[in-house]
Amino acid sequence: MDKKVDLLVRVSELYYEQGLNQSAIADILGTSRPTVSRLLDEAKEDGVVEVIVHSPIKKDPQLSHRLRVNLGLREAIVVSGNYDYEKGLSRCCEAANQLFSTIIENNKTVGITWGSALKILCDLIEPKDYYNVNVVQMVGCLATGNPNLDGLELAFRMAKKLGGTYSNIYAPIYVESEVVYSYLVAEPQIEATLKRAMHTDIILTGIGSLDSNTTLQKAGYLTDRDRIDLIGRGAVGHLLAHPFDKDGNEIPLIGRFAISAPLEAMRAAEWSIGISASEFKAEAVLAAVRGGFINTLVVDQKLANKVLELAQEEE
Amino acid sequence: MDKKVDLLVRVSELYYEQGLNQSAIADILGTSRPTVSRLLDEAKEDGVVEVIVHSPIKKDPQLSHRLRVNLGLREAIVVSGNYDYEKGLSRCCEAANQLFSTIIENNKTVGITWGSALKILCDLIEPKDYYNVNVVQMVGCLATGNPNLDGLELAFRMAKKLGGTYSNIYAPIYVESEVVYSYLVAEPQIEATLKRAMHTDIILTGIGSLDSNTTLQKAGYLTDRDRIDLIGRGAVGHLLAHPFDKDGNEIPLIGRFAISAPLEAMRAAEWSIGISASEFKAEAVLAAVRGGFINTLVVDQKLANKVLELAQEEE
DNA sequence: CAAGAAATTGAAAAAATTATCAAACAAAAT
DNA sequence: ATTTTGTTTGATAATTTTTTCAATTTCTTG
Repeated sequence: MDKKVDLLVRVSELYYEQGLNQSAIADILGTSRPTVSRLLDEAKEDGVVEVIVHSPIKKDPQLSHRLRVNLGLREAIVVSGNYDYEKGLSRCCEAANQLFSTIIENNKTVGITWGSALKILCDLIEPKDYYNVNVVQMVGCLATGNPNLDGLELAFRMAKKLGGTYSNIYAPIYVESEVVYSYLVAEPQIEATLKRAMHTDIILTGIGSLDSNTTLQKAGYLTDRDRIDLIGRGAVGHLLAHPFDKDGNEIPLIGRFAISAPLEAMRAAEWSIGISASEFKAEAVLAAVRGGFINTLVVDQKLANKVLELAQEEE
Repeated sequence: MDKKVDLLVRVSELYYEQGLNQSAIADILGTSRPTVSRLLDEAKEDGVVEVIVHSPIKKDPQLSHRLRVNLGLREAIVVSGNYDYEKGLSRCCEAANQLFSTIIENNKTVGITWGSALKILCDLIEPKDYYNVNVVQMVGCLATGNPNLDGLELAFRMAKKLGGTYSNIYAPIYVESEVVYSYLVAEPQIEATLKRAMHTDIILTGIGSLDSNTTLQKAGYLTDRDRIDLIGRGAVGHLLAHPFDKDGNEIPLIGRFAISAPLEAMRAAEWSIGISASEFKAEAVLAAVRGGFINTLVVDQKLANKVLELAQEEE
């Protein structure tokens, strides 16, 4: 048995360390090329050779792969480790930043929403001077006491970091009057921004759930009653201020008009990246994917497992 | 620049951790297959991915490769580390044992010489029960006070470990009388052994130098005068009790008749493995290779460097 | 701001690797 | 001893990867 390991070591050294090809090794060994290929497979299998990817952020390759394949995503990144909500979200944002840095380039339009994921991500972005990058605020303002979670400020800060321009929506996230709504969306700057939001290349967003802790409610834009009502009508999450059910069908919010791009805008982007952490987001995340709003997920291990579990149950 | 590293990490994770092929990655990235191939190259180059071969004996892949290619060897193994003679030889023997264990199989004839390398190697061999393995003593006996360096005992012990048979030469390494020589080589058992020695599959041997410490002289088979004379006639080393010059031409030893297989026997074996350590062996090693007596070297770093240096000088 | 140099890219071709399959071999059971 | 069963092996085919090369883009430098 030791003979076998010695052989695996020998072949692996020749292949990986000395860089010979399999047919040269076959000649040395006096065997055939396919046999060398099999030996190298075994060496990997048995842990004689190990391939390490040096990344500052450790990911779970199995989960990433399953998530991507099972949900039909363009890409899925699952950060390893068992973190609490805050820490998990931070790690996801680091991974999202890593991903974003490889996608962003000159002449791209970046659509953003709001929330803590976006804030953390925005902080992480390395300043760089791109040409003709436009950051578009896709949802109206969330006038909480904490302006740095707000799309308005985030778009400004992100544009600054990327050396680009920004398109803002100087309006609240929801209005209750249809007249006001009509006026606002016709307002030239807002109209222009919303139009741009329909043609973004990269969208970065958190994924809204409908638990009682949702920022939307805390900020006073949604009452507990509204929330219960939405849940009663099947809603499980929201994006761009639009709630949707588990299949991604929009559930209208009665008596509120959202000053934001329609959900359709999410489908137009080449990259629509959802960043989210912790199990309680699972339903919303799965629905966002089922609706085709999100084609790329950056999540933590817990959430990934929960989402896959839910997806399984659906059958 | 960080963008590039992030991209290399991303591609490497997809390729090595998730096992996607390059064209799947190209689709995700929105680029071409060759670009992915180039990125993976870069990732290796930049140390983003590292391939580790877990071997109990660390080798120097660069030196191994250079030695093999520059000297046209079947295989070359250079053990890493800066050891003194004793320790270096031990490490070489461990590596040689590793190599040997991958080569030896049923129905093979193994030719051995004598010396400390062979003794250490013999101690390391794992007992195993091969079928029809024959261990052939290729050189007569070296009657020093230390019988365990002697081919006679080594052949016996090695055969025992491999579960095979042995063929011995019950005669001294050299005799001074031609009559005695003729009688001995015609002696049935010796004749049979010498005949077998001409058709070995694997030869294991140290490589003899002509420094004043050579065991041959210490054992009294060679006087200092003989040695100086040989050196004067161009000899730089010896194998199977036959001295040779730097190009591998045999230098006859005047007044001595060797009871051993001819140098030609070395060329017949598929594997003729020379085990040697320390710089002072360099000339002898290079000559043994130049003469085509050795097709595989197992040496330490110091010796490898020195041999390569000498080989370079020859041009 | 244009012109040339250098680097980057993808299409096509070449090379290398992996998968498939049937034959040879070995082990086990009759 | 002989058949059966399960491995191992290498030839062939299919796939994947790498190289080559021409075209394009990007970066310098006058």
